[in-house]
Amino acid sequence: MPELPEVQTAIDDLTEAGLPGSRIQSADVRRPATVRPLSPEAFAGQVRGLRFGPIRRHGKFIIFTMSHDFTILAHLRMTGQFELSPLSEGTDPHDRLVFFLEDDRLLRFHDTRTFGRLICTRNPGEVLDRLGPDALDPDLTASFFIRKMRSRHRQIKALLLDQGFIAGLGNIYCDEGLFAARINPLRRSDTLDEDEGVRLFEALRTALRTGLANRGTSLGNGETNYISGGRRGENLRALQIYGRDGENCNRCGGRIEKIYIAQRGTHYCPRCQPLQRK
DNA sequence: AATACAGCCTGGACGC
DNA sequence: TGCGTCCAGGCTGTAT
Repeated sequence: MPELPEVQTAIDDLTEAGLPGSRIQSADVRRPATVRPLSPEAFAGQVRGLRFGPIRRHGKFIIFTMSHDFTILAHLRMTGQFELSPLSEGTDPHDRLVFFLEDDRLLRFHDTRTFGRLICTRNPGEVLDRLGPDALDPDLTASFFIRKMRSRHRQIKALLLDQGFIAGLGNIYCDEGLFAARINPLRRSDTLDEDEGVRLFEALRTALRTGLANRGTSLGNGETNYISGGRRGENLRALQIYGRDGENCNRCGGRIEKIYIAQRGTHYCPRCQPLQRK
């Protein structure tokens, strides 16, 4: 599932493949829900003739800077993928939206589970202003993170998943960061001390940077698996805790447990991440 | 304010 | 092999 590292990998791949500079000849919206609340016709009409500029990111949103002051925001949600391919390659039944580019290429939005969304707007702030700072924003500091965290009274895992708090973290990198910082995911955010706050902040950023260096995490082999630029992410082997319930902890040898927090599977080591501080 | 939960989806894993 | 059931989860909307 795409989180910050996977989204950034997708952006890097599209940029490297030379999407910026290409112009949209037409768009074929094959699943109306993908562009809601616009109708497929309205969306296609808005994007026709627009040229792609630089591609940026905030949290898990891909921000396509377009000509004529337009922005296309894309959210991959669970299974969304962009693929840039020659016109001759054709399309796939799971392509929910296909951009026909003037250079005889296709930009295909492939999304098996259909949760992904594209928004074409002149006012991207309407969507992006609801997000907290990006988790890898160079201006984001540990002290800001800790202050904000302590001002809330929530289970720390639930708070980290809240995109209005910090944008970009999802289930995998949250669990990895909490494990590396040795913090129990059920801890209330206002009970973490300064040292724990710094540890968590650094651990989360390290988990994200490692994921990015490995081109993201691909979990399985199937249709719903994360792929970018035709390649799997290699971060699975770096995971210490996510998906390893029932296995032995690499740090202490204890059994890794799985619980549910905020309706998400949460993996942790009870010995390394005790709820009560020693 | 925080929490819970349904809903959106469908491939894949699993049990029988 | 095939069928049924459950699970995965980012995010929104609604209820408590």
